[in-house]
Amino acid sequence: MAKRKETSTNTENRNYITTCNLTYAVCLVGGRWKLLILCKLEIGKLRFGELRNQISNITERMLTLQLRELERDGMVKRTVYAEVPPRVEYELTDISKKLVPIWCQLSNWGAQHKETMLEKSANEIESLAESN
Amino acid sequence: MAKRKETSTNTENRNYITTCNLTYAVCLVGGRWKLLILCKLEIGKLRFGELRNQISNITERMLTLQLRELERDGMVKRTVYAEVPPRVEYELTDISKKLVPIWCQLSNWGAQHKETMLEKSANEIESLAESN
DNA sequence: GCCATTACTTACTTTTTTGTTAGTACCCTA
DNA sequence: TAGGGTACTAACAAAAAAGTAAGTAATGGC
Repeated sequence: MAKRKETSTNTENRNYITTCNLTYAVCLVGGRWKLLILCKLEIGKLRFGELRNQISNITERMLTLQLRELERDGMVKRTVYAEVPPRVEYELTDISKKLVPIWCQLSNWGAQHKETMLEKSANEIESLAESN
Repeated sequence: MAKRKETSTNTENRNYITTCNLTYAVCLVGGRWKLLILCKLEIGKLRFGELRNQISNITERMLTLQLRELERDGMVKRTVYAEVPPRVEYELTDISKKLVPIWCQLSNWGAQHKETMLEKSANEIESLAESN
């Protein structure tokens, strides 16, 4: 998020893993708040303050950081209006819009996974009860 | 990766963001090496040592940690054979197999994104040259 | 008895990410 | 001239993730 040591094994490994396009794709949205931000923008343009209000737990600092990275990576477009008080709008780019249908599928899968895990833990509790 | 403070804002926020099914889904595969591991297992069962050899930069510690988390989250199945030297096999579960088609799409998107970024930086260099 | 093999642990350090707090610039309005 | 609104930034602290190095257990073969 901040600057990185360019020589660490950590950085080397980051480069290594992103040669895989799938890992690369997931890394782009891997920051804690990024997908939440992108989901909000899916509906339309939003101002900085609107995003902040819609994602209740995020701090201004984190919102800024994540937006900056998303902008750098071509995932959002930032438009500054020369007004006072300032107005800045964020929106999805063409490339990030292409992800929308994939997000839907992933989201469905996530819901499925949650159910699976609930069943799993229910089973475990049951078999624990039986063994007593 | 290791234990977490259960009361930190960090942990609270993690809980908050994973109420979004999409974020939840991505978090499940968010560990640095997880997608690489899952991709290898897509083809079939693999032993611990085979995984290690196929992912050249990973350490045994990281492989173990990532596999443990994947197992905990129902993403891989671990089978231990009571032999000496030990033999342990890993494979995808039903729920993680359902992700395979989504991975393909994401991977294609990742490749597209890489191209887009290459063009983008080429343009920037060009306009930089022009302005001189 | 000693070594090799396999799949890990353990203790520790480094790096990265996330969160806290307190600012800033700008102009408009009261 | 004081205060308000907006979109940030800076300096710092805490937490989490990733990496390093050196073990361990079990047993079959020499």
